[in-house]
Amino acid sequence: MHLLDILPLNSKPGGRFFLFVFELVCKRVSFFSVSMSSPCLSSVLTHANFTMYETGIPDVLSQQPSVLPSINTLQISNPAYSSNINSQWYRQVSPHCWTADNVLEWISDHVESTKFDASTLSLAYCTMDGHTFCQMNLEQMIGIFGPQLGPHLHESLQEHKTKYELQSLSGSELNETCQLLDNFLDNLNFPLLSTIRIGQAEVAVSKREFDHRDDYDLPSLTMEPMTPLRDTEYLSDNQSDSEYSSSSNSGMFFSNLGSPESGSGESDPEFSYPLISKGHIKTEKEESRLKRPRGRPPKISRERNSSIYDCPKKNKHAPRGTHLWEFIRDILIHPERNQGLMKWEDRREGVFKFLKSEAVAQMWGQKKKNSSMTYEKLSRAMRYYYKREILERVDGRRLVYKFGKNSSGWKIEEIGMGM
DNA sequence: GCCCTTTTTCCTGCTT
DNA sequence: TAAGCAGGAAAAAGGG
Repeated sequence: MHLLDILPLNSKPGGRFFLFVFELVCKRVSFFSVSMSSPCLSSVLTHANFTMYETGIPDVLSQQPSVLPSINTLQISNPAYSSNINSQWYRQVSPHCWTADNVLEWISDHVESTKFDASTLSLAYCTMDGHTFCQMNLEQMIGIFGPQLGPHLHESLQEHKTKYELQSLSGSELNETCQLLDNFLDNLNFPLLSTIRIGQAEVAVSKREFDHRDDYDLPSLTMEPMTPLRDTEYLSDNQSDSEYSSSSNSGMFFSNLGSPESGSGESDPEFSYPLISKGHIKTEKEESRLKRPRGRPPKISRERNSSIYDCPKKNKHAPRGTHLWEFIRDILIHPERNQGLMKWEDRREGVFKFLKSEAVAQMWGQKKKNSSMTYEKLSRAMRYYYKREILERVDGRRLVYKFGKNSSGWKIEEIGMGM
């Protein structure tokens, strides 16, 4: 039996549902400690990737079915891949509300990350739901999962529980930023998959091309076709290449999202719409013909696809969300959480620097439910703050800004802590 | 519905 | 040469 054989017939390889099923299969397979050789995994991933972007490279798998491993010889060669590929949905749900399946998946991630031999586990303990799990103390965990995995699971569970308790206690705005940081940084650890060679073709496959569910997109995992953003209709000359040669995801955050100093690459914002078909990959001539109009594109596609941006409609009189400068400030005043995204250059003067500019932009985009946010756009918004004296110019220094006299909440005296 | 504010998007030119 | 900066222009969208 082949991996692809167990997928639903109507799940197109490379499509969202295909990846979802593939992901689930991988997770289950790895959890039950069966093995697959890494070249086989590479083949599967390559297949999904090539099919997804219609590169024209021959369909290796369909032509060589023998390359596919049987399901019980699968082995996840890169534990980080499988443990991160699903964006760890359980970070969005209180552990008390986890279903047995959720618990199983959570355990699975830890099994993979700790390289624990899951074959020693009894399945009988894997049918507990989150509520039952939360009742267990450290000793009980060790009793069931052993001295290696038990404490690990216990610690992780406590973290999740604490996070949700804190969330219900403290300010929602600040928490949102912190949560965003947490989710974001969790994904920073994901290593790039190795470069895969097929014949003469060499394709660098990264997690961003597989992980299409960021933390905000979790509820959107449906099989319904999605209407592409207007970006698929209008293309600017300087955007098209990066936007259609690959897809990305807000849950990606690799080193290539940083500033030049952190080895940054081009941000690739159109990531929440993975259903890229041939029809969306335009030729150079088409690109130059179909220029995107100036100004902000209408929100039509987002509202039409409420499953993508699954959030309640904003009340007209609801208070505005956090402003950009406040979002930046919140990152800065939590240095233990921002982990190298930004740093203070001069804490007292309010001078700060973007270290991973594109990553911060992606976070801002996540917050605003805007998948195409880039540092370029973010920085434009930042420059508007000069006039209002929320920010001051710092001449001659790239990625460096300074809080102005109309900003607040960042001074040591104001927040009452030494940083 | 109008107006204002706050972005967002695109663009050109310049600097590092 | 690429990345970042500066700022104009236009538009979206929320709120008064």
